[in-house]
Parts: sequence; structure tokens; C-alpha cells
Amino acid sequence: MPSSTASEWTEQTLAVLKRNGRARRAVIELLGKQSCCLSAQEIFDQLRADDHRIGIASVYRSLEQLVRDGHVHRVEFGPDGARFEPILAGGEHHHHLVCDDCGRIEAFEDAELEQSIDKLERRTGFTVEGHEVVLHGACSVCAPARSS
Amino acid sequence: MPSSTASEWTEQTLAVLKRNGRARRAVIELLGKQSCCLSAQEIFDQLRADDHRIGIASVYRSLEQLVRDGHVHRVEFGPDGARFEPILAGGEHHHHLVCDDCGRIEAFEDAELEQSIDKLERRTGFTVEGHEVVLHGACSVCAPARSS
DNA sequence: ATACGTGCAAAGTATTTGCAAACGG
DNA sequence: CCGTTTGCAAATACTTTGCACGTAT
Repeated sequence: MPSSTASEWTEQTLAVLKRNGRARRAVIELLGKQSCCLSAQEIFDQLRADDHRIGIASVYRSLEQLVRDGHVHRVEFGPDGARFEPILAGGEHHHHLVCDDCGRIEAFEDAELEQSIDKLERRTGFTVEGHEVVLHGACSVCAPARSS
Repeated sequence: MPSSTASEWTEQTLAVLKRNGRARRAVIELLGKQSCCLSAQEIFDQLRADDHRIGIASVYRSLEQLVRDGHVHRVEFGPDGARFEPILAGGEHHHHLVCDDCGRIEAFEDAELEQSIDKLERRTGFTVEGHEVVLHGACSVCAPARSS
């Protein structure tokens, strides 16, 4: 029972931005349907496949604005570019497990981890506004296939 | 009292790789002197400034090999490229605070955080081989300057 | 000699920017 | 109408690759 659903996020985000053109609207609506993160290229490809005449530049411009305004979280994994996902209201959020073999990404939540980070944040000289945790390894599909 | 000093890391890393040419040797020696992470460009610039005829490609090739062999950790921050730092023996390691205003990077260690992550790692379907934590925010210099 | 390492320049990706035309209010 | 947004193409930024030459054993 999340305190904001994905469709609520879509509505709220569309409402906050004054003048949404087709491109930004399409990006927001696509992101709102995702359970986890997408790359800019994936967003572009999916929208193109769905009849939109969008340009990749508009995807990047939309994402930049959404991140700046706090609606979208930018996640950095390996060298293959950043990924983006909606920030749902209510504070609940997840982190990611990345398989270094096949690239699969899985999300997880952990209350104890969040608590440790909260305490830590208060201890720093920084004004911490967000955090990111990434676990790297081999997923359940790839791990057994390890022979070397 | 770390279980391996930076200079020990340099020696060990140089010893493990069979045939080090000037370029890789220079990269290893520079990394061994750092307390925190450097970008490929920074490594290149510093070595060039120090009389080395190194090419940027050799920096990247050296780093790739060092990461693959487990001597160097690749850290991903914002969109400005990856950064690299030595992995000291003994398991102690730190994570990073990144100031989103000025780009300053600070390192921190936190035992409780590590413990939470250790527990979490055992709970996943992944074979976790490493993790990364990044805190984003405003550093002590930039935070006071916030007016908007 | 032989295999590996190196620098340079060219080729790739991911992302950003300039700009005229389309759009939204 | 007027400022914003968009798509395209060109420009950047970061990283990788091809290749001929150097270098250590």
C-alpha cells in the first residue's frame, strides 16, 4: 500500500509543469507506467515504437527538467549511461542490484539500510538531499554459470 | 591503522602484473598516492604535467585491467564520467559524498552502514560481489550559499 | 625473436546544444 | 501573438579501437 501510486505520480507530475508539450507529456506518462528504471534510449525507442515523433533530445531535455524539479531520480550504473525512474510521494524508495554479467537490474528495499543511512546523513558536514545504493554481482541466472 | 597502506598497495599491484610498461606503472604509482578517487582525465593531466609521454588510451587501458583484476574500484558519480581509486587490502573501504553544486567529493566510512549492507547481501538472490553508496547534497561550503 | 605495451589518431557511444518551425495558452 | 517546446542535425564529452612502433625477456 504505497502512499502514492504510479498513476498518481503521473497526474501530479503533469499538473505541476505548466506547459507540457507532446514530448514531455509522453515521457512522463511512460515513466509513470514503469516499476523500475529506464534509460533515455529505452524511453526514446519505446515512444517511437508507439507512434510518437519524439526526438532523443526532447527525451533528454524532459528528463533533465524532471530531475531538476525532483520528480525523477537519476541512477548511475556502469559505463552504459544513466537510468531514470519516478520518485513516488511518501518517501518510500528502493535501490538496485546490478548483474555484472547480463546487466539485469533488480530493485530491493531495506528498512535497516535506510535507517543506517539516515543516521549517517545527520553526522556529515553535508546537507544530504539523497542517496543511492548499488549492489554489484551475479544474478541467480548468471551465478551458476560461473566456471572460471 | 589500516591493514595496508597506500604505498603497500602500489608495491603489491606493481608486483602482481607481470610486465608493466611505463604507462601502466605511472598510473599505478599515481593512484597509490591518492587518498580518494581520480578521473581518467585527471590521471592523464597529472601524468602529462609530470613529464610523462602517456596517451589517454593507455590510461583507460591500464584502468580497465586494474579494475578487472580487482586492484582498482570504479566509482560512478554524475554524468561527468567514472572515477577510480585503489582497493586497499584488508577490506576497509569508504564511500562518497558528492556536492551537487560544486562537485566536491568527500569520503566517509561507517561501520553500521556496512553491517546493514552485509546482512542485506545475504538475503538477496544475487551473489553480491561489491556495493557502492553515494550521498548527494550540498557540502559545507555550498549549503550556506543557498538562497533560492 | 616474440609477445606484450604504448602513443596517436580515428571511431564509437552517450548526451548536449543551436536553431527554425510547431505549439500552447 | 509570444514565450515555450520540439525535432533535427551538428557539436561535445567520454571511452574504445586499429595499428605501427617500442620494449622487456
